[in-house]
Amino acid sequence: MRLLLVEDSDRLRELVGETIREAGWRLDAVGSAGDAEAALAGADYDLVLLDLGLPDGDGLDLLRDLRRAGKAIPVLVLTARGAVDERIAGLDAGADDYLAKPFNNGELLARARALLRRAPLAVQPVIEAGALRYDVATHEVSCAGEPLALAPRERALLEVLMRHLGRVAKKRMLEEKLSAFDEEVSANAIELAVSRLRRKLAPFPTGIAVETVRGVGYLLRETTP
Amino acid sequence: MRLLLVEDSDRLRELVGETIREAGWRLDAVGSAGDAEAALAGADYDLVLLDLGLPDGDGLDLLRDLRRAGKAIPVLVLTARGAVDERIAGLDAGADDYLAKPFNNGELLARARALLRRAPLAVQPVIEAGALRYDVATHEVSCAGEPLALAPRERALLEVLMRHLGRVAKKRMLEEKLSAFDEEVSANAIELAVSRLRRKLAPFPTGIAVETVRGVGYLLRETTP
DNA sequence: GCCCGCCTGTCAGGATGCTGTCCGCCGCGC
DNA sequence: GCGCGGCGGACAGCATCCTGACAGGCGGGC
Repeated sequence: MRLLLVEDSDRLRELVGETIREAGWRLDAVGSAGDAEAALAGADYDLVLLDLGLPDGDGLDLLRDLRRAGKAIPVLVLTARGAVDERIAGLDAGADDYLAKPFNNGELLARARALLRRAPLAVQPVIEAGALRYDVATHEVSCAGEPLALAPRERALLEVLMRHLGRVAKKRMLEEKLSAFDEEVSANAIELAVSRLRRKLAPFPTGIAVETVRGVGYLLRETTP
Repeated sequence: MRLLLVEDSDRLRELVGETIREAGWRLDAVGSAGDAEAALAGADYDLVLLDLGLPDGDGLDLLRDLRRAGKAIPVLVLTARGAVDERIAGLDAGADDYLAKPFNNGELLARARALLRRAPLAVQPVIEAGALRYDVATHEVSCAGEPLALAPRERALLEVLMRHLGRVAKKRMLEEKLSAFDEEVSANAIELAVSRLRRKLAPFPTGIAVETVRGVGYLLRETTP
């Protein structure tokens, strides 16, 4: 964990810095908005502790610029401006938390911990094959970043095939996976779905091919040389 | 956005509930830990507002159980226990923020916004898509500077779609986000909201389109070449 | 309280597009 | 060459989606 402290008062910088370091985190401390920008550009921080009154600009502007640039890094504002509307303004400028001075060191650490444990956002499961990507959560299929419009049947078929990448998916098994309890699906329906899927995939540089294994089933194979 | 309020005092539940609903979010409110667990098991919430003193157990235990079960849902603790060590205990139990009663409604909303925008890829207090701008704080929608009058339903739908810009928003998910306990929303209600939203957006050069993904949901896509 | 507006749901008709059946053709393997 | 499995066009049934019409609910103004 690497933190950045932006605070213009030397004394406070030292005090807060010590608290943070004692907590076992690595800390860089700067005293101006300019230095803060330079530091943020130069390294990956997990959390920023931001004072608002800086000698060369307002901390809120720094924060807004950060967010406007799309940086999602957690920011904990640490300031003497404790009035309710100041707190609201800080949060709406993009702060994740807002702590008014004077604050308790233990609470500062607890709030920092709360922000830090949020950091790693869960990755959603994605199946890949060639240039194809299948997002299990949203059922989206894309090829080289390009979204691919498939009918539900075709999508379901492709999912099964991708899960069997390089192995043969037996026809009987496909029939089972693609049908619900009641509906019996003829073998031809599978063939048809394969046919339609191939046609939809054809225009894209997928790097894969749906091969037929006569009498058995289908096989998704990567064709990259 | 769908929130869950856990608060045993009828009066406070009503007061806070009103504040939240006025802010344009869907809210379910329960008065006990048991009901809270049931609600959490039954629906996907974007944020939980949690009071600690509950008739059938301590809120902190509920929170710990939640985290132990691996649920990462944001939790804002809302309580009369305002001492520093109580705040630290709350945060370390897994709370993302901790607000002591009595609190200011505006600050509650601002902190809720700060937590909500941490949800899927919302870094900024203002969401943009094409020429559309959505101000999370004020819930105002504008297109190329022109304010756009939307009904609450349409607005909420647009917000979800904008948060999923370029990805498919599943119908099931939309139904859930746009409904609360009491009102079960039929699939048609979503279609209707989409229809009305499209019509309202049509006269504007939004640079985006609400596309239908048959059998799955809807997709907001930027149409600029 | 009453009227009137907006919001948001249900219902139903029509439009759209998915998916299966039928069937003739093709190509592989014998 | 022949038979069989696979392929895919044509078509029809059906699920899904769209949208107009209408009604109930809620709140504001008088």
